[in-house]
Amino acid sequence: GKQCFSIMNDRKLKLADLAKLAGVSTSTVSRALNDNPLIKQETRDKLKQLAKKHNFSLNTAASRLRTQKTNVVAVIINLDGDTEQSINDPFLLKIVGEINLALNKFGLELLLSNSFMASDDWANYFINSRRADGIIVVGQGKSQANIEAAANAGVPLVVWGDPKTPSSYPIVGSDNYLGGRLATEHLLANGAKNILFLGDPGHAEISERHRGYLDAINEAKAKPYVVSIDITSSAAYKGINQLLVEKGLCFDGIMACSDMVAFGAMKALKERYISIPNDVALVGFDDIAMADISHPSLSSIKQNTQRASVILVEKLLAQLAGQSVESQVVEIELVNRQSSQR
Amino acid sequence: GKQCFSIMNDRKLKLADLAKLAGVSTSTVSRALNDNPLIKQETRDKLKQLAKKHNFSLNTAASRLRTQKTNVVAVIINLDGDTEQSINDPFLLKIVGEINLALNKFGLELLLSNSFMASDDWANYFINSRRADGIIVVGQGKSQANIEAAANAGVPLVVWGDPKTPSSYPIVGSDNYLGGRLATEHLLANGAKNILFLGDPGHAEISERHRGYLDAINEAKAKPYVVSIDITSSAAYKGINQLLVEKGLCFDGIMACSDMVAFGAMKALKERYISIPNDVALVGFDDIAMADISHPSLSSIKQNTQRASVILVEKLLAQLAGQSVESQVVEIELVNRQSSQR
DNA sequence: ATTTTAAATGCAAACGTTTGCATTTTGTTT
DNA sequence: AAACAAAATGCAAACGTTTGCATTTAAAAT
Repeated sequence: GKQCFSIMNDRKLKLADLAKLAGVSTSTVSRALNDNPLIKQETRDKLKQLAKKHNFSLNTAASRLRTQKTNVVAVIINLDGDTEQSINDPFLLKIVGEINLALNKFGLELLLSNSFMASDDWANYFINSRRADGIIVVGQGKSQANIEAAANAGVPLVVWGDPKTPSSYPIVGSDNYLGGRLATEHLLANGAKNILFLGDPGHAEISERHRGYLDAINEAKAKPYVVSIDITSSAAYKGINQLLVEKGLCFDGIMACSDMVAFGAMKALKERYISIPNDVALVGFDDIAMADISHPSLSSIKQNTQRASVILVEKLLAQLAGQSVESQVVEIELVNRQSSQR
Repeated sequence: GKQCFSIMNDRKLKLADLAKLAGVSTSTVSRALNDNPLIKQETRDKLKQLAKKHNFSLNTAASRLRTQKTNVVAVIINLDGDTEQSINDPFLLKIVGEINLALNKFGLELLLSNSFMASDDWANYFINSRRADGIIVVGQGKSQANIEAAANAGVPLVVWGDPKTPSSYPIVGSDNYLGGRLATEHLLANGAKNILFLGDPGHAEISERHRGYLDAINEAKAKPYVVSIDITSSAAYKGINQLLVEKGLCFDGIMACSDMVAFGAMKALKERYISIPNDVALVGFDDIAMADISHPSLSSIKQNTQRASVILVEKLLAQLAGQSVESQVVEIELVNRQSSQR
């Protein structure tokens, strides 16, 4: 018949209760629910059905205590204190979303964290305390002290960042050097002569993009020009504005270190009726959803976050299985849109 | 002296070990670390210091098993199967970010979930299994069956959505009716006569915005016109394009049901050199970061996500404390920018 | 000094799983 | 039918906390 199982009223069923109902031992039920081949298929099916009928589900706390595994991965958004780039940055959140999907694919759950709860001792807070089996760090930040410390403590850990950074832990990320180079070469190919680099080369990933930019500029015997700003659209807006005020339109191309930064620049240019792409060609980085929907649409270096997320998870699992893993570069591509086309 | 505590090498310290080191019982250490006033302040301090020195941290699995509390809250992004609006939607992610901050403020952690892992039986998956103490659902979706079921099962639960929806569970959200009304009145005040409503009135929150739109339109004796589309920028782009092709520029104002939708519309208009705000005035909803940085900047109804997040958490805590709580409306405001100003 | 009261600590039993080993059941071989 | 092997199940001991109650220690009142 129809029944209403209220968590509040009925005392929560436990394995032992279910066992009694089925007339078998708890071991059998436990094994059956975990699909242990020791148990006859027929029994397994019967017990699973019984569990479902009674709305039973295992107490993960007990299970984790016994097995010393959580099937949880902590994801840490690792931002510096000195950037305004926030948890609201669309790209960071996009990555988190993708990582969540990737984790689920492997039956893992995502504990979302910022630096607030964990303070600095990630090893202790997450792993030692059995909150999670491993950690995925999103963003290297400027200082890598926390990551380094956790890795040295033997924490299973992977990082989204610049894979070319020498490190004792595996870093998965785009080929930032190539991205910077491609973007710049693309601008050059579209006739830009004076190309700004807009971003903060002090940041690991952006430093690589900057290197790519420099090499492309040098090969073309053009002159590099860096406008060093925080990784936010408002900083970019202000930066470009200021430059225009002080020196006028002294450039005809911008390689922005992120799409949000590119949009900030775009706004400053549009406000002065400087045409994009005719007066200034513009390429961003990240290829967030907005790039396609802005006008003019924004050419951008697309980071394959979906693939990167899967790789991050795979590498974490490999570490959990005791294998040692290396950093890995994920392919990028230039998405050619209106902002650079002429 | 300096020491290196490797999780891998040293067997994890447990309460009993620490107790032995200190020459006291486990009860005392446990109480001391939990700041139980039964224990002398001096002893508490000493033991905390010892714990820190030895990099000790409590095993949450054991602790959760014993206390039957997790201090974890599951956050579920509740999307319909039939929308393209994805986990990548900037607004949804913004909310998640804010909720995370709010939870942390109360010492709670965030388990991020989509419908994939939990399937449909949230009560069982999250609460019965002791994965979390309560649930925050982001988005009502079109159908509220899952939420209803969980609430009926007695799950502590709060929802971000339209607070005016009659429900057996508390809903926190913006005054969508007022938002729709304000946006429309603002467009009217700026001289728009034929104002489109761009969005899907089948969706709970948007239906309220639509009501507000309708009332404002009717009071002004203007004619309503609804373009029903999915809540994505690309749907909006296509929708406006199609309308322009079929009927020409038959409107001079758009009330978009979200900023992303507004941007889609904006693109379609810009591509045809239709001036914003002169030919068409435009107001969005949500006030995401991009609204301020687009050009023209986008007027929008700002949802106070930060405040809403804190309220969500407070209401969840109240439920956990056994109190019954009501839905609550969070104030909104019109952020007046260029896209509607003339 | 003794009793009384209060403060501080310890004992030991849970919490609900999982799993090595022992045992029973079933099936196969002599 | 007996002996053996294989398959299926059960027993009981962990996993590392927390907490009611008992006990010890210290302080206060006689």
